[in-house]
Amino acid sequence: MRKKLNKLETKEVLEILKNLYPDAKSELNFTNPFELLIATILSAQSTDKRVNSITKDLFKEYKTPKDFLSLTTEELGEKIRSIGFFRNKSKNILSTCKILLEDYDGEVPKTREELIKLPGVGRKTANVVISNAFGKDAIAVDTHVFRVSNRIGIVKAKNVDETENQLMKNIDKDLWSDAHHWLIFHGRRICKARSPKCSECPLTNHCLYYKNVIQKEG
DNA sequence: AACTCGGGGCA
DNA sequence: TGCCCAGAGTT
Repeated sequence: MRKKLNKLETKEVLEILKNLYPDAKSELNFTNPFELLIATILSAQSTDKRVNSITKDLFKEYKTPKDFLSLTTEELGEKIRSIGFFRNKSKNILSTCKILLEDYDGEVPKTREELIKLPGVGRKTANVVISNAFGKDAIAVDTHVFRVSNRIGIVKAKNVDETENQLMKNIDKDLWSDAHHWLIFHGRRICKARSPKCSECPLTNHCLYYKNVIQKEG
């Protein structure tokens, strides 16, 4: 079995991805922690584009947990219907707003332990909020980051926790946020879950997936 | 670990 | 039509 790439090799791989996606960044560029939290809850199993299509109007009218709590789950649900899972998300968002208002004086908590207890907030969403609003001290691992990191060998992990730990260990902290976005862009554009475009990928020489699956098929 | 929630975009 | 989507919660 091939071992995962070391820190220097990982750095080289990330440099290649950086050049491939020079302007990789999230379209969910909210600086307000509350807006970022809500937008990130909404983004689960959806896309940034869809979330952005509704948050602009939503945040114009509803800016605080208290504002959101003036809505019923049915009313909020109608406003976010187009992104999918709208009943769950509406219910979770209002429950989260209630907790923010009652337990955190309307503010967004800054630790993962607190964030992850909020309804609709899992490890990934908590890390997005931390890494984009609170000190950047986290790498958010979504399905793309997990899949791409393992395929190209910068981690060898069987779950999200291991992926997160190995990435943080092998990547300099000042690159965490950028690396997150490079990996996601690569996952969406080339290193797709099914039918990856390996012929367009500059990392096939590093790639365990290419070595073990694609080449054997060919 | 497997299952459910889901409407909309796109081929 | 069928496939897919920057996850989370429950069992």
